[in-house]
Amino acid sequence: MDLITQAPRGTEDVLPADSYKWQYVEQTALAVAQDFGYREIRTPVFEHTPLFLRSVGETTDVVQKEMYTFEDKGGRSITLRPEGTAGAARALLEHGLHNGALPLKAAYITSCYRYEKSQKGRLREFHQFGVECFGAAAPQADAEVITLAHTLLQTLDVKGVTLRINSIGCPTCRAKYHEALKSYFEAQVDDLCETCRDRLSRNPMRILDCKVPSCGAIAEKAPVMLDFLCDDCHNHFEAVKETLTEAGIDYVIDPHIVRGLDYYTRTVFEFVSDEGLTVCGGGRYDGLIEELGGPHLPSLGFGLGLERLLMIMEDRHARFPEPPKCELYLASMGEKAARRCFAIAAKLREGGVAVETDLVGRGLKAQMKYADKLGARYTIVVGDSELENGQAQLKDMQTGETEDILLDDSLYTTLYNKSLDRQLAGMADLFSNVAE
RNA sequence: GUGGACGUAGCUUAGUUGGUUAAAGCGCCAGAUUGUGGCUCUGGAGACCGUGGGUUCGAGUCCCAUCUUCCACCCCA
Repeated sequence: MDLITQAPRGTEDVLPADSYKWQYVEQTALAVAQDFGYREIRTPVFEHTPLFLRSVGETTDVVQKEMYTFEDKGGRSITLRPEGTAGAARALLEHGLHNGALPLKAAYITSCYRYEKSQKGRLREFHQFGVECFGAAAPQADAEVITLAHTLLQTLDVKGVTLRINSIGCPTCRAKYHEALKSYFEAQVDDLCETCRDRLSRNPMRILDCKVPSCGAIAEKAPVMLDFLCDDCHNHFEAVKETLTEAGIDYVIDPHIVRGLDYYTRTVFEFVSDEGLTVCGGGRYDGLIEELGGPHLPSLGFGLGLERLLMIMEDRHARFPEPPKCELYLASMGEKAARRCFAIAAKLREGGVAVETDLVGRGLKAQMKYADKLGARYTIVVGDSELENGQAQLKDMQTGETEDILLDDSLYTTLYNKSLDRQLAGMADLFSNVAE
């Protein structure tokens, strides 16, 4: 395989046979967001590099080793967005949206880029559904954002995913915690693994996450951030938990959740699959807008990985809607009939019927086979006799039954009534399911 | 970025200790007499055996490099 016929590492194609699943998930996500009052925002795939340096944080892995950064022809440093929040925050400031009604609630579906060694569920180009709530300091906002993600997962019937929440406090209480944590680990630095010794100076909270058993044992007894929260942060977290509990949303407190982006404050959360994959991650970022030169604007949001979501949905055989199918296939015999079919198809499509007809000059039998492969619900054969008397047979491809129909304007009505019948039958099924 | 595994037709695989024109199933295309799919039968197309080097009289089978995918780590969506 050469460069021309091989997609770059860490990228994926969504093929026609699968795209309906993406459409389903994306449409559902935006619809749920809309129910919560989050309206879609679209921002560029690339931004000025300094935006990410400032927001994501210069010491983070994302910035230090994962960004797709290049110089454009005008000598500007440009970066493909590694996440969605920075762009949304930038757009908010650029357009002065924070001067309008607050909170400002936005949702997006975007591609993101991170130069990593790819694996399953870890791509260099991946897609996120994300949500941002700007200008809402109250714990209800935290609860709402979490609930939104939860509702989406429920709506999509995704099982085996656990909500884990934590609070990493504000800069003030976090500084105190860091000190305590550092002195705790420094006391037993010799027993830590090599990477953890590195982390000690860079980001001691990461040691809590280490999977090396010896480190895990030490981390287990380490001081917990939650014990160091200042009164405000503590009360905020308590209120978030109470709100979630009252709303009936299950969660687990996980003091080890440490997000990889610098801007997070207070509430952080993740939805983790039973396999240990983070499907959705987010939290509060009260200082970000200020950091970017704006006013103090407490805000929060999350990013939800679409590839990962689809992956676990497929692993769990989640229900997807039926893939779109051909309603009617018009099989033709002869050039004259082919042109007639083309015209009939065009007319029916105006009414919203999914119609297909031969494009390759196949014989009748081959056309019928093709119609079968398409999953066409009905077929009509148009040959010389049909052209002459305007009559034809409508064949139901599932039952094989045929009925006489007219090849005129009544055809649309005939099909319309049929699809209506089917819809009613489908609804009857729905109700019978409910009854069970 | 570190360590490891894999790579044969669109898909799933077989290919003996390196030896003549690389197999099969599914899928695809076309036929099985006169205008009709799903079953069956027949035939056909389709593989530079991931790519590039090397060893050898001779490599899909051995060696090196490289690319992709997958696993663990790192990290995260």
